[in-house]
Amino acid sequence: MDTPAANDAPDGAEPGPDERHVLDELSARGLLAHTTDRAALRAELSAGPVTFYVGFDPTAPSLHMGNLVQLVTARRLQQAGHVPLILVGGATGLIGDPRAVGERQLTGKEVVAGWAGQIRRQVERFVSFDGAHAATVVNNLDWTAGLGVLDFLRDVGKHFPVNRMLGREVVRTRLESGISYTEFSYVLLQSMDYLELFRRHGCRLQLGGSDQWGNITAGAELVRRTEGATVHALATPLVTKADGTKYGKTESGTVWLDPTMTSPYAFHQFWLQAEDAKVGEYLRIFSFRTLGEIARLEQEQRARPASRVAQRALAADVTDLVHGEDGRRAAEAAAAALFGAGDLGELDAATLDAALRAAPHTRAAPGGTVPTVVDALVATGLAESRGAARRTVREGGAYVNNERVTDEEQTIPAAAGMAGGWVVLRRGKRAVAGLQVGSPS
RNA sequence: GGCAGGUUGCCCGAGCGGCCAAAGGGAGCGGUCUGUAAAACCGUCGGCUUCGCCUACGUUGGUUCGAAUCCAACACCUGCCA
Repeated sequence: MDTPAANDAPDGAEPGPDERHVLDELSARGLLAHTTDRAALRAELSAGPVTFYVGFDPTAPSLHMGNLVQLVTARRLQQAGHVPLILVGGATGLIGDPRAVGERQLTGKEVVAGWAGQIRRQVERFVSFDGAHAATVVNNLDWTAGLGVLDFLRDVGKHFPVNRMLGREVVRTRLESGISYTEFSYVLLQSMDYLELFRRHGCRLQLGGSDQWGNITAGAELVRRTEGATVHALATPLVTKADGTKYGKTESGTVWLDPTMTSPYAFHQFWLQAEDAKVGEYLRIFSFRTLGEIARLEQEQRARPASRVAQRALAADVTDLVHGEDGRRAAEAAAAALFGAGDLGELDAATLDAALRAAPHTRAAPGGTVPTVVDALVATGLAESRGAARRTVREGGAYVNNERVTDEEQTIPAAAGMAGGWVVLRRGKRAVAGLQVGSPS
């Protein structure tokens, strides 16, 4: 499997990333939703290393798939010779970026600080901290915690005309439902970050999701007003499914980058299930394969759709990136074991054990009563309630060791256990879980 | 400030004293087809110890044998007038 670092030989006529301008590369990959003055930005990026920043607010203990677009874009820019500043929003996370859906609940300060620490560790794997273009992680709490309200209002607030702020899309939609002064002020804090990073690190480019465009350009504007300098902005697009809705949710919710919140197996499955119509687009955005290689994958996918080569490549690449090679291999092996063409009963104990440990799994009460299929579906999380589990059986969607079960009361005796005492439970076509019956030894 | 209307399940939306766990649509889930894809069609879609019970129709209290449906207060939203 190619790794992003290994830019092996120039095969064919495609220009390597080094020969092509990074903006063209990003554009060809569909990563540019908007930029400020494109020609000026291009010239700066050509002139030498540009220090750029991208920020993440700790609104949860982990980043999610949506943030990955920014992380890979930062990585691409670094690989093109630019210098990343990764900002963790220890301060902005305390305030909350206004959303159309309504006012956020404030999160406790200690909680935000804890999340900020976790996110800091998480972002570290996406950029390099060595060499001439070494990345730096910064926290905006460092320059806001000690800031007095009078200085803030005089030095920052004075540059923000309220009439202009009221014209922003999010604010307009929120004027109906209500918006607190706290959230209304968010843009000032983020703008101040850009100014601060310009002063401290010479940062001249901010990157973010297209929903951040207003905040990003407000920061560029603040730098222009206070420092008289022109700095840039770049927004990545919202990644969508074929029906236009946001990509990044599964049946069980958000796809997180933290392996304890979304297991590497579930993460891999998510990408593997990408739609044919979109898989090429996703590869261009998330994979570090060359565009030529991606084009060939798409072609092969079209020629032999059942092979799912494009989905397999996508899942492998992204899982590799986020969970490392070991996580990727385990996820692939589990997928192969559980969805392979072979007979489950022929799998050896080690393979089956590893596969089911990667998937959701649980153990039947030791020495207790023999569980029914309904019990097992609920215990493994394949069904949300006993009612839902019964319905699944009634609908013909419940399988034990790949055999459809039609009786809600059917029990799963220890004898059903295959190697290692494992029973493979499945709901529908894709949801698989392990149940260990009897003693595992 | 005055007048009128609204607040229903994940979302939209009907219901206007018992036949209401609540029409219809969307999302989700399952089946068929297939490729762990899409579309299409069919089914399903509060919980439970499931021929029954429990919890639910903004909140609280009331009328009634019986309320999502009537009354009162409160909260929030929407029009029209000022």
